[in-house]
Amino acid sequence: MTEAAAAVPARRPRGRPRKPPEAQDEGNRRQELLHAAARLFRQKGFAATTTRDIAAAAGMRSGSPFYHFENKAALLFAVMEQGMRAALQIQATALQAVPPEAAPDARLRTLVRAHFDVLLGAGSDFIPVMLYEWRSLSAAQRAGIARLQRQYEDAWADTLQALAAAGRVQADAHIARLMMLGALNWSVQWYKPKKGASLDDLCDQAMQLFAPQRRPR
Amino acid sequence: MTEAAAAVPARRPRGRPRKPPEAQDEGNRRQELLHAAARLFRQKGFAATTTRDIAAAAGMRSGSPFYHFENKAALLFAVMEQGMRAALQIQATALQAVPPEAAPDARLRTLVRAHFDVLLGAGSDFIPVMLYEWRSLSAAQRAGIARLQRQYEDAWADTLQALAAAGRVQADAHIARLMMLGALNWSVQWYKPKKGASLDDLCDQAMQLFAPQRRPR
DNA sequence: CCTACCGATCGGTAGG
DNA sequence: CCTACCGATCGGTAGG
Repeated sequence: MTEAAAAVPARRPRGRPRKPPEAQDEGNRRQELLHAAARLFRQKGFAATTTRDIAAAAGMRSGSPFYHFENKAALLFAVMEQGMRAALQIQATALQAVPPEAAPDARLRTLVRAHFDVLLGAGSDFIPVMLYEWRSLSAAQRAGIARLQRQYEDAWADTLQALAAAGRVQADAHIARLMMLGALNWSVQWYKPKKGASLDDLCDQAMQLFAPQRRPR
Repeated sequence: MTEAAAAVPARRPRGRPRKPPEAQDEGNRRQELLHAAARLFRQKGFAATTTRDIAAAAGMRSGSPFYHFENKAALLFAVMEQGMRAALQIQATALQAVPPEAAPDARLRTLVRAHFDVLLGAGSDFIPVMLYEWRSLSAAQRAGIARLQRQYEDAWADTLQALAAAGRVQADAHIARLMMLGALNWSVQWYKPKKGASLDDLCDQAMQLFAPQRRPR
């Protein structure tokens, strides 16, 4: 009778399956939650995604996400914030490669190309969630994300002013920015990687539409 | 003891407030539900809107929407379907005014103007719901709405082919359609009526961006 | 179209 | 990060 007491229910197979050690580092579980949340929020929407869905996708039990995030809303905010910070970095890095004295055309092309990376590049669920779930944010959260968005769009404003001043874009610079970003943002609805155009192709097409090369006379 | 038995609880004040008679006609309550649903689905999203919200907005009790619609999903589908049918009618009516032999520029302008009406005109919640809540549809529902969307977009395809063939638009006709519609669709995110540009102004700006007039030499 | 109601689910928490 | 749990809400229904 040393082995076990009959009344004690048999233990389950010794805990849950362990993750490989390199996945257990400090903030990695938080990142796993964020990626799972971004994917699910994009696929099903914020309200239709349960915290249980997210926990399961990250290999946790239902209560565990609340160890990393105060509540579901904080998860949404974190997805958008991380998405915008990555976007700002992609944009800044791209702009470093084009000298400030370059033609505004070249600057626009760089912005368009970077934006396709932001929207459609690897790990591209974060920004689509932001584009889709704005209404699910509280007023305070919106203000926080809007600050980052303004920073991102300011880079466009300068370039479009220059293009408008040069007559390379005939529409009003402000409206042109809204419409160009809209045209690009919409691509998250229809673009399928691996099938058809590359991001470079898309960038070429967008440039031809928005600021076509003047034909040789 | 003819008047009442003491154990019977007092009746409430004789039913709920009645609507004016012209609002009680046959299908009007259904339409009220649809409009309430469209407004709420747009504002809060499908999943975050409860059937109780919709019932209350239409002046009904919580169970009553299910007298008009089989379930919540059917309400969403009906909103989108009605939105697309109205859109097709707006587009067709607009195109009747432009002769088929007109320049493709004129046809494009008509399509753009009609699309702004569809997106931003009176009672404009139905199409934004469609743009935002696609993922909330079942596969069968998607197929039904997609049929109507194809019909709507076919009018664009012809015109853009003609513009591309004439060299008035340099981008590929298919991509141009996606990007133009994206640019316009995005306006539901930022356009505020009564403040700033009219729909005619927007149309002018869009045309200048997508198919600018050639400058006088 | 209302009343009264049900079963299921969900966000979140206490305590370890 | 798990276990065990709670209160609230929600879509939907029976029966009138």
